[in-house]
This record gives sequence, C-alpha cells and structure tokens, in this order.
Amino acid sequence: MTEVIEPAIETVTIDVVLSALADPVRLTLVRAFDAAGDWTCGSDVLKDTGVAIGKSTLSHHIKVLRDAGLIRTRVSGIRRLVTLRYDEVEQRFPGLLTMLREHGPARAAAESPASTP
Amino acid sequence: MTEVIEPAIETVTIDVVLSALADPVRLTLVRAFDAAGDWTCGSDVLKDTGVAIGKSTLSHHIKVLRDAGLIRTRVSGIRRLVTLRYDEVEQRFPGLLTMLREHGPARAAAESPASTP
DNA sequence: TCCTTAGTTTGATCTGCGTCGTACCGTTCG
DNA sequence: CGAACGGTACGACGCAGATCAAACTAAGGA
Repeated sequence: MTEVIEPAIETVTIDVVLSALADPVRLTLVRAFDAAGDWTCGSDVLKDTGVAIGKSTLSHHIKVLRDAGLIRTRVSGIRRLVTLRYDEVEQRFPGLLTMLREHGPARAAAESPASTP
Repeated sequence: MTEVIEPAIETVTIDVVLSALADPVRLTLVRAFDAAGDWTCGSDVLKDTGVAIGKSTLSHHIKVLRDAGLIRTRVSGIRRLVTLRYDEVEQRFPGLLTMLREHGPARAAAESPASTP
C-alpha cells in the first residue's frame, strides 16, 4: 500500500491550478522540480533556492500541488520522491509550465540580463 | 488629464499575474472582459455572471488586474471603460489567456457535457 | 527490539486580503 | 451653482490560508 493518490489530469481545473501557483513558495517548488527533471526528494529540492520553511509547511505545500494535479509522489523506502507531471499538465494547459520555465524566479531588476552572476 | 496608469507589458511578472488570476471574482472579470471583446464598462460586465459585489470591491479588483498588466482603463466622460490587453499578454505569456478561454467557468460536474442546459 | 529518519496530521497562531460602508473626487446636466 | 452619477480612497472587519511545534506513523538499520 502506501500508494499516493493524485487526481486524473482531466479532472484538474484551471482555478485550482492558478490558486496553487499563486503562492511564492509553491512557485519555487514547481520551478525546482522542473529543474530537477527527475524524481526528487521534496526536502532536498529547496536546498539551493534560499527558501527556509518547516517540514510540516513543506508537506502542506506538496499536498496542495499534488491535489492540484501538478506533481506526483512516489514512495521509495524511507522517503518520498516527487516529480512534475510536465507532459500531462502541458497537454491540458498548453504553455503553462513553459511559461514558468522562461519567466524564471521574479528578479526585481531588468528583463534582459547580460549574464547570470 | 485623468489618464489611467498601467505597467508596460515587459515589466509584468508572472508572479503578479498568477496572484491576480487566483481570485475567482477576478477570473470571472477577465473572462467577461474577454467575452465582451471591446471597451466595456466595468460595472456592467458582471451583470450576466451572477457575481454580486459592492462597487468599492469591484474597483479594487479592477485595480489589481490593471496593476498586474492584464487590463487597460480609459476615461470616457462620466464613466471608465475597460478592455483586456489580450495581444500584449498573449505575446508575453503565450497561451495564458487562450487557456482561460478554453477552460471556461469551472463547472462542478463532468468534463464532457452533452449540452448546456 | 529499539532507535533514527522521513513525512503526515493535528492544533494553534497570525498575517494577508477580500469585502463592505462611508467619505471624497470629477464629470455631466438641470 | 448644485444635484446626481460613476468611480476611487480610506478604514474596519472577518475569514481563508500560510506557518510552526508537537505528536504520530512507517520504514530501515544497528
């Protein structure tokens, strides 16, 4: 058992997805899982982002994203691995995740940076 | 005078847009302005949607959408007309508004309805 | 078997924001 | 001019949700 439930992609509504993405921490999470590409441990993926939150808060956000149909969770021994449902989400909401990819973490400065220092 | 300020489309960030669209009333507003197509009076556009809010609340939502770069406001005599910045927004966030168009008002029921009673 | 580790659940707290009422501002018309 | 109308600005209120700490569950390893 211990299989983690998730909604079928056809039942996912745009309202729920937008609400899920409206939180800065969850937006960071989605980008991080996207960057990771493969199954990743949720508590590791925020390491480089500078976001520091309690583990129960992280668990809460993971659940919100999963219920919104954006990520998938798999049980692997003692830990849980997470991956972005990229293809499914893109199939249902074309351009959404691509958008997040291209418009990276909101930089306060300009739009056309010379490089990434 | 009385020209209404709005952000240049290049300065609009995805974070702000997502936050703006995360509210059900504002989502309804955007869909209604999209359906209207042309310059429309803000206080008229909700008439058919069943959404009933005070005029100060409407003014607040209009401002949030305008600050997010999604709509544009023009002064016309005694009233203010609003229009969706469709092309600009689609140019900057391809697929976003198309998404809202195709995934209409969240119906609680199934995905493939026989008709619209 | 017991301890450690990873994660969820629960309960409590607190801040953000959607809402409203009222006052205020600008435009039109009598 | 002054009244009526459309809309904004300003406080105030209340609720949803983000956060944390602590208790609980489950899997591995000594």
